[in-house]
Amino acid sequence: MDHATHTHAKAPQGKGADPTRIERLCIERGLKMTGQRRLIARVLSEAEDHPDVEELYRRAIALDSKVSIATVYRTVRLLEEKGILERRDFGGGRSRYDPADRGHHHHLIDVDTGTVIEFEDEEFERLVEGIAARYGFTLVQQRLELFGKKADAAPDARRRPGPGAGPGAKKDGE
Amino acid sequence: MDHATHTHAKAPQGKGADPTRIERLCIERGLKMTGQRRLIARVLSEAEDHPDVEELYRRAIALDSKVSIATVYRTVRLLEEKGILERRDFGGGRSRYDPADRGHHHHLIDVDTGTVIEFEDEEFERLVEGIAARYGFTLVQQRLELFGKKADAAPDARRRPGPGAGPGAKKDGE
DNA sequence: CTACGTGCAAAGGATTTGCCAGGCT
DNA sequence: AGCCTGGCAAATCCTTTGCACGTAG
Repeated sequence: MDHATHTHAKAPQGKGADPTRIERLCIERGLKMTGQRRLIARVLSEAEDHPDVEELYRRAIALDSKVSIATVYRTVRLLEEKGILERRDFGGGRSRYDPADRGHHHHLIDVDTGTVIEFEDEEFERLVEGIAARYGFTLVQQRLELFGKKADAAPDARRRPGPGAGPGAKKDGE
Repeated sequence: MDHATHTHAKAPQGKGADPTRIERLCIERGLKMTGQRRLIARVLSEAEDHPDVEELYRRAIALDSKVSIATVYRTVRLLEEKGILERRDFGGGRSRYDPADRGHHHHLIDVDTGTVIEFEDEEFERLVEGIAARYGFTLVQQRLELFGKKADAAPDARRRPGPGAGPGAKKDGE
């Protein structure tokens, strides 16, 4: 778990107080850092879940209402191209974003509650490397998503997707 | 390329010829089998790949031009809900479909060519069961996608050393 | 100062749905 | 004959984009 960045520089200088992990990465990649990008970078750095664009937008305007959803889309796309963010799809029509610097992990989604559990597994890593090698491939990326339900609690919650996208975890319980 | 049906060349695909796997499943699930559903079932049964709705539609009208894309969407969604089809997302904005009765398999996508290789792996199955159990879950569904490139045949001459690090080669779906 | 970022709204692509006609059991 | 399906097009949902202006470097 990464705790808050305890950089001593806390001078209340408007906004550019302590550069977040994401912001630092942006600068490294030579991105022009504007107020809204800094804001979005901060939201992303503080996110511990996998927010979609709408959610990012909501969190951003909560801090500073001078961002448009279009900018969030643009920024998120830019960061993805720069390898700073990873776009995920848990099957809900909307893309979810995951800071790439958080390390490799996979997801276990509770189909009843929509909760997303992150996990890592060395054995799995070795296994897939082996599978790829078996076909003469070198892995560039991998995606593992497990959808399950709590072994004990099995209240059949019939959730109708309704007008929208298919079934999927819409909330990232947090 | 698809070849002409050499079985009953006389009967213009009336119905009741040879019920396809998918059609049989539909009947088992108590679905009303209409002409277009039978048609779509046939297309799906014959598909060896992972077509998207548009592709299914194309193949369907090639056999019988009396289907609308809306029906394909509806049918495909219905079959997914009945567990006859599995919806996949290889990242291209469109959903791809996979008959669930083909057995459990995963995908290895060649990021250079877009080729999709299917594979199964018992060890993997055991491993994920274990991971789920570790968190007290029973697996309902799982998704494993490997993206890689050929280890040998990859004389990629387009080395693009960008600012900072990261390949950034974003060759998304087809 | 110049190139690039941003806002707004309209465009766009994929998928869904209302309504009425028609087919399957 | 009834209920459900299928067509068509309008409606949604998510995401992208054109244009005019503000700002980082």
